[in-house]
Parts: sequence; C-alpha cells; structure tokens
Amino acid sequence: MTEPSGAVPRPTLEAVAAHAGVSRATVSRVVNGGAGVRTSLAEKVLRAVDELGYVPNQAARSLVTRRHDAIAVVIAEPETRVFADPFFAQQLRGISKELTAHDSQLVLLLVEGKDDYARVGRYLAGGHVDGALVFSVHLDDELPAIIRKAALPTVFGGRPEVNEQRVPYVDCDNRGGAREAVRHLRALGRGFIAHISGPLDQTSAVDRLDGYRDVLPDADPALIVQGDFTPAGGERAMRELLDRCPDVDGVFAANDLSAAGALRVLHERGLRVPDEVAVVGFDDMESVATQTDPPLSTVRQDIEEMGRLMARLLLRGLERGAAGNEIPGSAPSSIVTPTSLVLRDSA
Amino acid sequence: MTEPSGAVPRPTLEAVAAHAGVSRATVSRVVNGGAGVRTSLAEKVLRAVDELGYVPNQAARSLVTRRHDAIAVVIAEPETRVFADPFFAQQLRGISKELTAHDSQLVLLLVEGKDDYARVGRYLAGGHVDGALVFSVHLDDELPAIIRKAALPTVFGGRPEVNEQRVPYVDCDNRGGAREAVRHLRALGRGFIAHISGPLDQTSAVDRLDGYRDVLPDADPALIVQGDFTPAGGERAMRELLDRCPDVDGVFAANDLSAAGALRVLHERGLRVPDEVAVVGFDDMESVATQTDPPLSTVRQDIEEMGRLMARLLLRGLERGAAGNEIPGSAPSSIVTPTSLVLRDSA
DNA sequence: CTGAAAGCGCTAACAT
DNA sequence: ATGTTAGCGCTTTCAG
Repeated sequence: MTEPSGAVPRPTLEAVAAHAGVSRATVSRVVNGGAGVRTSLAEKVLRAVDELGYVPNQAARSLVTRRHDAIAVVIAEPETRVFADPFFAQQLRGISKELTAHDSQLVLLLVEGKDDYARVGRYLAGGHVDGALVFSVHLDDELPAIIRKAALPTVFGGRPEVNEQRVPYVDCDNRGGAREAVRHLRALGRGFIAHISGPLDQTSAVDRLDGYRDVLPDADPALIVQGDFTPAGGERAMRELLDRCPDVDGVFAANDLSAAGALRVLHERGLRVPDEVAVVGFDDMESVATQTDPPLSTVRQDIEEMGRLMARLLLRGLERGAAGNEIPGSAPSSIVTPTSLVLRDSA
Repeated sequence: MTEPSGAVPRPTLEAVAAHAGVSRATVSRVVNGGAGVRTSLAEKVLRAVDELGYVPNQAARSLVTRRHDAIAVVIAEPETRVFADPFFAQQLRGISKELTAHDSQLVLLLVEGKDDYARVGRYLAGGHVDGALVFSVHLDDELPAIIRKAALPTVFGGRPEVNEQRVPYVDCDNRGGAREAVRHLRALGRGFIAHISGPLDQTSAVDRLDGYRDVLPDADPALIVQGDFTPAGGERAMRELLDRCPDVDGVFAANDLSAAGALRVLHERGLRVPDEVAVVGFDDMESVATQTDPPLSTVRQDIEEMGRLMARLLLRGLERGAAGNEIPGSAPSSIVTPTSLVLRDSA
C-alpha cells in the first residue's frame, strides 16, 4: 500500500492563505475561478497553492455548497447479465465522458441482491451525489420507491415498465428498430418470419415484439417463441421453432446473443443462412455480430451515445434546478434514440 | 427528474435531538451503533430518526472523521478494449461485492485520454476516497506518479511493469497457466506448437509468452507471432503462422479472443480442429469460449475472485493503517491467483 | 477588491 | 450514561 496512513497532513486553505499573505476568503475565490480578484494577488495565491500542493477538501466544500459534483449510476441486474454483455461497459463509457466534461464524478452502485436496496437507498439519500442514473431492467418497484424517498434527480436507462412519477428515461427505438428488421426480412421475400423474443418482463423485449407485430399483425402465433436474451435461449427457441414450423425462412431475434444461438442450431440442422433461413438480430454487439457464421445482420443502437444522453439529461436538469428553481411542468422529457439496420451476411 | 430541487431540507442531528429530547451527542452515538446508550433512550432516538426520516450527512461526517467509506476504481484503458471485454464488468462485480460487505462505496474513474489524468489526480488527492484500486494495463508512468502524489493506499489490478514503490497487486498466474496450456498441447502429441501472443507492452502478455517459453525453450522463433488480444489480431497471426510453418499442429493463443480469430482462419483453410490443429486460449471468457466452433479449451482465471481479493487487500490495509499505525515493512503483499485448464473441444 | 466572521452538520474530547 | 463544547475546512454574506 502506498503511504499507509499517518501521512503528511494536507495543507488547508488557511495554510495557503498564510503562505500567500492573504485571507482565506481570497484564496477560496481564486481556487474557485478567481472572479473579482486582482491578477497580481491571484497569481501569488496560485503560486502558494502550487508550492504547498494544496487540494481543496471536498467534504468541507460539499458541507457548505451542498453540491457534490458526483452522480450515482445504479445498476440493478439479475446476477448474470451484466457480465456477459458489453452493454453496460459501453453505456458507462458514454456516461463517464459526459460527466467528465462537466467535472462530475461517477459513483457506481451495483445492486447484487435484495439486501442491497437498503444500502443503495441510504447512499442515495445520504447526500453523496447530486443525482442518479438508474438501470433497472426488470419489473422492480423497489428502485422507483427508493428514488422517490431519496428525492434525488434521476434519469432511467431504458423505458421503465411503471413510471407514475414520470421520471425521464433514455431508450432506443426498440419498436421502430424491430419493425425495420422485420420489414427487411419481408422485403427479402420471406413468408414465414419468426420472432425469438426476450424475456417479456423487460420493456425492451416487449417493445421489440410489438414492432414485429406491427409489421406482421397476422403472423401465426406459433412463429413467436420466447427466449431469454442468451445464446442458450436462442438455441432452444430455434429448435422449437423448427419443430413447430419447418417452413420458417426468416428469424428476427430480439438480440444478437439469441440470434447467435439460433444460427448455431440452423447450422447444426444443415440449413443454409441466409439462403434458406435469413436471420436478423438486435443490438449490434460487435463482439457477437461480427463473430457469428455468417456475420449477423442486426439492428444497431448507439449505446455509448445513450449513456451520454442520460448524463446530459440529468446534468441539464440539475443546472436548471439550481438556477431557475422549480419551473413546474418543465421536467426534462425522455429521449428515444434512433436505430439503424446493419446488413452483414445473415440476411 | 424526480424532485427537481428546492426540495425539503433534510433533518439534521439537531432536529432529531430536539424531537427525541436528548442531546446531539446522544443521537450521534445511537446513529453510530449506539454503544453506551441506555436502551430506552436509544429506542426513543431511533423512533425520532424514523419519524423525521433522518439520514446522516456524509460530508459533515467525513469532514471530522476523515473517512469516506468509499474507494476509487481507476481504469485506464486504451480506448477500445474495455467494452469488447466482460473482463472489467466481472472484476467490478467482485470488487463491489467485497466493498458492499464492508459498507464501502465504489467510485469509478474512467481514464479516457491524456487530459483525464489531471482530473483523476485531483480527485484522488481531494480526499474523496479512502483508497484506490487501479487498472493500468499499459506501460504508463503517469498513474503511479499520480498515486504517489495523492498518497493514497492503492492496490493494482494486474502486475504493473514498473513498480519501484512496491504497490501490492493482484494478478493471476499468467505464466503458470500458460505453461499448463502448452504442456497440455504437448501431451496431446503436438510437435509444432505455436504461440499467438498479446501486445508485449502488457505484463499479462509477456508472462504468458514466458510460460510458453518455459515449456518450449527451443521452439522455432517462427512459431511465435504477436497478436493484440483481438479476434482480428488472432486471424492475422494465424494466417502468418500457417504461411510460415504449415506444419503447425498446436496453437496456444494468449487470450480467447485471439484464439477465436485463429479458429476462424483454421476453419477457412479447411483445417480440422482439434484433429489437425489443436487450439488453447486464455481467460475462459464464457461468451467467447463456449461460442466458438469448436468450443474452446482455455486457461481459466477467476476474474471476479481477483476483484474481490483486490478489494480485500486494500480494505485490510486500510484497517491496519487505522488501527496499528505504520508497522514498517508490513505493507500488504501481492496475490497471485491460480489458473486452471478448462478442456472443451478445441484441444 | 479584500478581509472578518458566521456557520454548514457532524464527531470526539471533556465534563458531569 | 449523557450533555457541553470545540472544531473539521470550506464558502459566503457582510463590512470596509
């Protein structure tokens, strides 16, 4: 461990003031932008800051300003998914970039189990952060309640299933993207287009299914089978599909992972892709879509951008709150980002 | 945004004290575990806390205790990798679990570019966190210097290339794992075992190469070709290998991603795996290793556990620092975790 | 433009 | 066992 403890006591404002021969107030002003301080003095202060290696104590600062320049990212994920999936890493990157630009820090709260909600609630309410970005994939009323209690400005990642509080969210156009995928399959002349859905307790899965139905309202229900966003689920679903409707000549899978599973089964059964069965996925997870055989055509969503937008939405709200104070009905609204169809070789 | 601002002022200790008819000190005691407070009084306080919805203000607390119950995770990654790779997500999960158990928060610091170092340094020095866990994959002297300046207890993830400060780290037994992989290939009777290495500015890549050399000190240098831990790099390397040494009958790739690339090329050239060429990877990234054709034999490292260990090492040091104060030479030492060979079908 | 002084909400001696 | 009292390091009126 570097510098175990009992380390050099950090210099305080006081020390800098003494060193520069000015008052604490002046040092404070300089440190915070230096508005209204004579240049010569400011320079002297800056020099002192530098010489002493002064860094403001954030706890002291927050205590009076009530700002933290930090926002929490809450990820409540059912165990498994987070780490089969570059999704969050990418989203985090977008968030991080935006926050950095606003000099804000990112505090990550991973919710692993039921007990964690209390801890997270305490943290959110504890005045550590200025706002929260929350990802709660499942039907999950704990988090919204916690957020309400914490009374913290919040933006959701993905459309929440229940949202009476009208918390703003950022999501991609799942439904529209699905429509585009299915239309593409239809344009390819496919007559039996199936859908491997995601778990229907997630809005993204529901929305993608809805998109499929928009285009194919009269599709045989046997063509719709529920997967779970995993390759294994995709395999299972594809097998079932093939058994039920051997005529299937198009598959829209609700995500790339299930599409990969489907592809594997198709391969195994000796069905040529895309000649006999065309397949389209969703997400455009590069590590998956480019590695399948054949490479997967899929609906792309700009995940990093979504992260950036979430952060921007939150920060904007914070600024507005700080400045304009309570303009009723002016709550920031949600953002739905566009998707695009990426054609590779599977359809 | 929930509760835009101008929200209800949170109750303070003072308020709770008044409400319960005791002094602030008593409330403070109760809130902090309640040692040495009569049960009846404590209950009264607790009730007041509950009724007012009191939550301690952490800034105020930190200001006096100088503890934050938060540690920073610094990830300095060359742009691309973080999000092709479940690696960090998994490690984060392990870290998060351990921190949670110690009621500590995780503050994530993503370093995206050169400019970010200053920001991170400021943050680390700003007294926000009690310690830091840092992942710096590349030869990178900025971070160590920053950490020294911040004088913050730190543990590295992965063996750092330079480490005069003897900062403790947690890494898996890259070299031993590599040896095991290569020995397995040799036990399979392969006579021309190649190695697709990672970028040699990373210690993990170097160590794995060293492991290969341990077992095959006399291997033809032509059998060693540098990849970059990506599938594309693996493809390139495999092609080169095949051109240079058509006799290759075994490949140890420095990670699963490059192994996947190699597999693709082998496939493409019509070489049967494992019959004609056996392939072993490294990492056991499930989303990759189980999805290749054939499924990949690989060296497993328990990434989540490594995360947990990093956190534990740091926290332990923190406790010791707080309690025992400066036992010289007692700096926590590094941990090297074991690997294991996972046999699937590729070797 | 600069300084003096009053807290922010909490903990930790020190009294009692 | 409980209360009293000083600050922790900073920002921010308010005077000058």
